[in-house]
Amino acid sequence: MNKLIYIADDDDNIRNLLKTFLEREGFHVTGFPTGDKLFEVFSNSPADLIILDVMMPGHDGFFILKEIRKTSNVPIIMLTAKDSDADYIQGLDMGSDDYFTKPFSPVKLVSKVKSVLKRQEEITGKTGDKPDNDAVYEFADIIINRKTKETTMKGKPLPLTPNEYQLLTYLISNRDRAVSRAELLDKIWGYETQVETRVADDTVKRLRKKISKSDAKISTIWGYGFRLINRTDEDTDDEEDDGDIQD
Amino acid sequence: MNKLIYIADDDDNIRNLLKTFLEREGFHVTGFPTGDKLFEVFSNSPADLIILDVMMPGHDGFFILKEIRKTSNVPIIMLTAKDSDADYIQGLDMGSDDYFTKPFSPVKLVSKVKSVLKRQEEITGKTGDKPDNDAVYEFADIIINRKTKETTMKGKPLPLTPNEYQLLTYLISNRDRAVSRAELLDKIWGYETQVETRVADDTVKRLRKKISKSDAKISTIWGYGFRLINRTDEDTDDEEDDGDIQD
DNA sequence: CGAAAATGGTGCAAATGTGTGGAATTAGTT
DNA sequence: AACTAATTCCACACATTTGCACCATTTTCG
Repeated sequence: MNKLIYIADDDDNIRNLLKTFLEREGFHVTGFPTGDKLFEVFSNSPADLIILDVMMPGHDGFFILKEIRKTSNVPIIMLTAKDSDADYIQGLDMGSDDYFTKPFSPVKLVSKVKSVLKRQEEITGKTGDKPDNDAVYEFADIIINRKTKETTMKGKPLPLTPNEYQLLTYLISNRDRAVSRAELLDKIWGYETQVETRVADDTVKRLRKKISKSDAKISTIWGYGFRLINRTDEDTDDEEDDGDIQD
Repeated sequence: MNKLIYIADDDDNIRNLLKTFLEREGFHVTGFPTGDKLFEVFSNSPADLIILDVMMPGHDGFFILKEIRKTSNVPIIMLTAKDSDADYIQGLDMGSDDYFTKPFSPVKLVSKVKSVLKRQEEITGKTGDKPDNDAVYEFADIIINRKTKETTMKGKPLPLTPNEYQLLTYLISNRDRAVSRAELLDKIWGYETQVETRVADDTVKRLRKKISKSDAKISTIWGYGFRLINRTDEDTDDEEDDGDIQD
C-alpha cells in the first residue's frame, strides 16, 4: 500500500513532523502551506487521505473541507488548536472524517490514518477501485467529469449552466430509459407536486442547442418526457435492415 | 397497493413516526435499528422501497446503500442530518434514489415515497427489486420496451400515441382474456361511470390500423370488448366469420 | 328478411403537447 | 446598488392527438 497523503498546515514544524512520521510508515506525503494550495493540487491529482489544519492563511480548513466534499469523499482529518473548533467539528462530523486537537501525539495520528485508510479500503475494495459513483460519465462524444465538473464535447470544452449540467448528467445516468417530465421536475427542480411549469422544456431547449453538434441527442417521447439517444446507432427509418431489437 | 417498506434508523422516534405515517397510507412497514440488520433481512426477503438513515451504529447508510446496490435496484431514500451529507449525496449517482434532510416533514416523505413507487411501477410494472427483465413486453412480432417506451413491430419502430401505447400494453398484459370496454375506459381513461363514449373504439381502430401488418390482431368480442390474438396460432372456435366459405 | 343495436371508417375540429424567441425575473458578484 | 449570468415566464406557431358526428357495415334476433 503506497497511499498518498496531503497535508495542509502553515506551521512548517508540524507539517514536517507529520511528514516524517507518516513516511516512516510507508506513506507518500506532500505538504502544503495553505488549504487553497492543497485544494488546487488535489483537484487535479487526488490523494487517498487529507490532513487539514483548521487555521490557515487564506481559506480556513472548514472551507476547504466543504470544497473538497463537493466533489470527493476522500477521508479528511482535521487539526484544530481550539476547543471551540472541536465542538464545531463534532457538530458537522461525518462518517469518514476525524479530527485531532493540538497538541496531539504523532503516533496516534498515524494510527488513526492507518485505520481510516483501512476502513476506506474495505468499502471501496469490494466495489472495485472506485466508489459507487463513476468519476466520469461518457455518452457518445460527450464526457462529463463529475469531480471537476468539466464537460467536453468532441474533446472541446462544453460550457453548461448548473441546471443544464444536472439535466445532462441525469439523462446520461438514465440513458437506458425514457425519463418523464414529472421525474425531471422532481429530481432536478425538487417539485413534488404536479405544477404546471415548463422549466424542464426550457432547459432541454437550451441544452439541445448546446449539444446540437454532438452525436448525443435528446429525443422527445411525446406526451411523456425525454430520452438520450446516440445518433450514430440510431436506425434510420426507411431501412430494410432487419434490426433485431435486443436489450 | 400493498407495498413493503423497510426503514433503518437508530432513532426509535423517527422510525415509529415514519412507520405510523406510512402505514396510515396502506404500506407495510418494517423497521430496523441498524442498516446491517436491514441488509441482512433484505437479502432474503426484498422490499419495494428502503429508507436509510445515514448515521447509524455499525455501517453507515452510504455503506448499506452500496451493498444493496450490488444486487438490487430497489428505490432507496436516504435520510441525512447534515448538509455535508447532502452535498455528498448530490454527488452520487442518484439514478433511482432520493434523500431528505432532517428535520423533514413526514407528509412530504410519504408523498415522495408514493411518487417514487408510482414511477417505479410505471417503468417495470413490478416491484422495483427485479432488474429490467420484466420491462419488455412481447406479443407475436410486437415488442414493447417499457423503459425506453420504444415499440417495434417486426423489428421496425412502431410509432404509437400515448393512448395507443397504453391500450396495447394493457391488452398484451391481459393477453389471456377478453377485456371489456368498461374496463378499458376505467383503466386507461379513468372513467368511473358508464359514460356513453366511444373513445375506446376510436383508439382500438387507430391501433388496428397501425398493427394491421402484424401477426397480432385485436379481435372484437361482440357486445363486450376486445382481446388480443395471434394470427399464427388462430385456431379456436370463433373463426367462422373470417372464412371465404359461406353457406 | 328486416329492424335495431353494435361496431367500423372517414373526416374534422377541439384539445393537448412541443419548440422557439425574447422579455421578465431571480441569483450571484463586485 | 449595479451589473451579469442564469433561470423562468410568456406568447405564439406549429404538430400531434383525441373525441365526436355522421354514415356505412355487420351482427343479433324476432
